[in-house]
Amino acid sequence: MFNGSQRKPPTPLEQLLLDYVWAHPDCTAEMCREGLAGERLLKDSTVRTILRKLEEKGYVTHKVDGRTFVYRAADTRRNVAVQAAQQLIDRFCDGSVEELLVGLVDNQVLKPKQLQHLLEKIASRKEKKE
Amino acid sequence: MFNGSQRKPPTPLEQLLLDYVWAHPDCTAEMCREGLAGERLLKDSTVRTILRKLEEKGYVTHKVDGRTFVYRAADTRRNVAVQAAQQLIDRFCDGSVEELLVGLVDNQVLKPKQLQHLLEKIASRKEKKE
DNA sequence: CGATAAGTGCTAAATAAATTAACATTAAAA
DNA sequence: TTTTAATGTTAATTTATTTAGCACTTATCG
Repeated sequence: MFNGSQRKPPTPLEQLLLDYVWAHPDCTAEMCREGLAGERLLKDSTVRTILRKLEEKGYVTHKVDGRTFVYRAADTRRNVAVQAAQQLIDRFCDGSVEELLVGLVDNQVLKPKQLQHLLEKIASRKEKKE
Repeated sequence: MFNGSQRKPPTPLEQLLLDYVWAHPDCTAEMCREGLAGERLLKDSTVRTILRKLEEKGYVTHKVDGRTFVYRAADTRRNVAVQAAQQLIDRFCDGSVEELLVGLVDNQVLKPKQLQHLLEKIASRKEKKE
């Protein structure tokens, strides 16, 4: 469902909660509230509202255990990054991934050696498949 | 100045103006207003406020011609994309570009062939330098 | 010279979005 | 059947964005 579609970006509070869920899979609303208490005091219902929003936006899912909701991230951090990158590419690079990569290399964010290494990694994965 | 630092992301209206400036280098506030009139009617002072904000955030610069401000983008679209990507990498990929690239490949946003091609391109560029 | 016009910045009002809190509802447990 | 621990809904508050009004400055024109 949320794989091709663009997820609305999380708001700051949503990010905080999302990070918590990523760090603590299968957590409940109450666990979130307690766990974040050191950083930020949130009312019970605030936490629930945010978790619901995160679910609406597709960042988390829940299952029901008894009558409590148990949350976990709907997607890996990496995949969230990829989708956001896709949006960047569409918006700023005319839809060309290569354009972004060239930019990354030019700005020394990405070194040719890393590219080389990556290519080898991929090649060896393919072999395993076959 | 704005190369390593993180630029605050542009708001929707700011994006509209920024796109216009990218498309029309050396434009004035008045040109922006007129040029966008088909899409959205903006008051003169609104346009100026937004342009000023964009400059504060580091997306555009201006020079003075007589008494009118002539704007242009401070950076290429590609570089803006790169910086945003850098933030994604920091936030979601533990600072590892490779992690993002692996994700892009896994999600078929990036094909091994494109990687290969890119690598060749970079190699040939190096030759030119030397 | 004034007066007007064309540029600007600053600031406050209006609107929209995000966050918080209050409260209603439900179902299990005591 | 009362209490408690979970939930959802809705409205109030706060913060961010957008818009508009107005004051200021400096060329230009009569």
